[in-house]
Amino acid sequence: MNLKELSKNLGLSQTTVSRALNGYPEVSAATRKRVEQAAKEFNYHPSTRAKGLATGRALAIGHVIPVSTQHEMVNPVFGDFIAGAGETYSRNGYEMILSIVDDMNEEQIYRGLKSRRAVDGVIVHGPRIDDPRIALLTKLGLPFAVHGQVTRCDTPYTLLDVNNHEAFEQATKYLLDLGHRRIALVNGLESMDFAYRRRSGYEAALHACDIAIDPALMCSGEMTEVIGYENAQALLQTADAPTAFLCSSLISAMGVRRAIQECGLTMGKDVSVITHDDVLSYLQNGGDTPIFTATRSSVRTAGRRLAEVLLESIKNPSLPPQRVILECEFVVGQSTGPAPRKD
Amino acid sequence: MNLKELSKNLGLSQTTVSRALNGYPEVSAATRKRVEQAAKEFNYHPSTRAKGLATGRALAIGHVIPVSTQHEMVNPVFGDFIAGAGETYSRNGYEMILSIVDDMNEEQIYRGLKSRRAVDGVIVHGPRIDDPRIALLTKLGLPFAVHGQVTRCDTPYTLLDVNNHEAFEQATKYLLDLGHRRIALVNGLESMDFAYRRRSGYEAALHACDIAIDPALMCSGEMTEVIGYENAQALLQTADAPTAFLCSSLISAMGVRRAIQECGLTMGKDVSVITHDDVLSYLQNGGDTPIFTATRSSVRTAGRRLAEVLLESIKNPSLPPQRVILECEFVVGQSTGPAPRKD
DNA sequence: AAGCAAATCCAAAGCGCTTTGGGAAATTTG
DNA sequence: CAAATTTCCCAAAGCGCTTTGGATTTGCTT
Repeated sequence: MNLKELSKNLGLSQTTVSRALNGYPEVSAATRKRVEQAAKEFNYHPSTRAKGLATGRALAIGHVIPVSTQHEMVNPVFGDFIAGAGETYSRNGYEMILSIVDDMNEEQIYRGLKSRRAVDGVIVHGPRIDDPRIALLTKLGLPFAVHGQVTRCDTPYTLLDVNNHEAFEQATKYLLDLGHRRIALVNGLESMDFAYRRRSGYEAALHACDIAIDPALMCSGEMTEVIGYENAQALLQTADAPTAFLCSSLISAMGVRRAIQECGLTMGKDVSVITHDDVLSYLQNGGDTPIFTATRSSVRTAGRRLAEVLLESIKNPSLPPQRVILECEFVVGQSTGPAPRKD
Repeated sequence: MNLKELSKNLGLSQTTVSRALNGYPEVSAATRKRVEQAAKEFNYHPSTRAKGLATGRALAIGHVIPVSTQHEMVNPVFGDFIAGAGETYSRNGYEMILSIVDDMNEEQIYRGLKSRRAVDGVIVHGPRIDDPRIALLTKLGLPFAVHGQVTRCDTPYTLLDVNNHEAFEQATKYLLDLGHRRIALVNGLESMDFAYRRRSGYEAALHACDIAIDPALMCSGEMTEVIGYENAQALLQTADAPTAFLCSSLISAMGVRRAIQECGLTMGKDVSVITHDDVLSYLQNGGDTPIFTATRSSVRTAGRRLAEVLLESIKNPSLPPQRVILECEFVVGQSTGPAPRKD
């Protein structure tokens, strides 16, 4: 069923039917109702492609997911983020188109999306330090919104981020207040902006307490269970082992916990652990009471909100770039306790 | 830059330029080269929407991701599957469009995709027992391919699945051969087809050894770490506790491992664990040597293959429905050992 | 050199929608 | 009651591409 057939069926012109369906005022209430009824009855939906051609808008948002060539790693956060953004899109009649891309061909992809006029805007995932995409997209004139921030980037751009610095500063302080002095940081890849900010929060807290920063206590890498485990195990076997760990993800925290247990230690007593918790649907931090003390911020909510912000800025292009910073909730679980006394 | 401008630039007709770019034979090799050069130079890409309108094909595949309303759960497997499928699409000039949908509005979404002519086909995720989507999609005449199988469904359809029955039968047999007699099954939601098949494999192996099936040893639910933990903990505290666990996912297996450790037992010695491993990029089963004994099958490869199969069947609609069954690799890790002797 | 097929290219129609620029009918106004 | 609005609807153009049905040129034959 297309417009032509539908309008023939109704004995109206395509113009009128189109207008009735799109809420234009030049149509009487009676005919509008009649048209809407018929559209529902025949299950008529305008062809996205034709509509896009005619209006010049794609009614679609692109998500370009970088998959690092070396690690073949898909960010585990991605599923939930997409789910959140998807909610926003379907509420607003937008479609989400996804491009999986190894980081070599990124620029190609963005240029393609632009010149094929496939999308009205894009969401930038996994911003890195000095990320070249901001400059590229502004140059292309393709509206975009970033999930995260780009460290050294002077031109303003629309973004949504968790306050990573603040969260990790607060977490570190909490551990310091409990008497911990040797606090390890199990961070994400240092090329990622969020990891950079978390480290700076961690360092700021130590600094404020006049505690020297020990590079041996900081590690960074993909946030997997195994890597968390290996790092923690290595650290726990050193002479001056840390009494607390600060993790960038629940998954690595689980690895850390395993290392602690295997050393015959008890988490929350001998060794404390705080982790960032993205509230992934398949990775809850315990049931009613949280297991890990955590800095919590739902990545799904982030997806929903960021999509809203992007849609808004597309609808209203004169709007200045938006900056949404979400504060984490600090939840105390069973994984932290006072630093053990040295005997 | 559009076709008109490009052809004016070249002093050729739109026809010729279009044909040159699309590999039609009615163009001399010389002009083709010239056209291709110019297209590259001006970074010309045909508008997807216009092309779609003209050809009647969308050059896009839809992925409809069900997010259960009660659990708000995004299948953790999904990210990697999508990454695999995405590789295939970009190699073939297709786009992937994603719809996140709570299971109430599923039918609406599929009908919409069809009548808006937004996609050339869809991938069906998370098939359930007696899933109504097969019937719906065949009725709609929308090409589709299923990731998994639908238990009672007589009409043939294109699918790709892991041989779940075989894998879990083999795993159970392996445990039986090690002398285990009380084997617990920590399964996914029983409404999912894969969970059903895994249980049937488990039961078949027990049956073959004349071991009665004890419902108390079987649990099913979302495959989270916490649920795995809770189930295992409860089971380990019973009088006649299992000596082995069979898990449907690495995540629940990690929960099971935690329960084992907390009971002061050693995995691989006191209690054995086998899990299915989807080879998710952020959830490796150990480093060089696997931690868990596992039935292994990469979900990313599954995504790549299934997308290929779907594209093939779209290109060649007369093809009969394809059935691709992937066999799991059985890898022996450190989580299994002979059943402990009763003292 | 005339004749014919093959090789190249082009003009124009059409895909399904929106939107401009009117026109006819209904309503209000003086 | 004629004139001026307002209301409601329509024909046709246009979005950027593909594809049909020629037209023209070139290369071979005889």
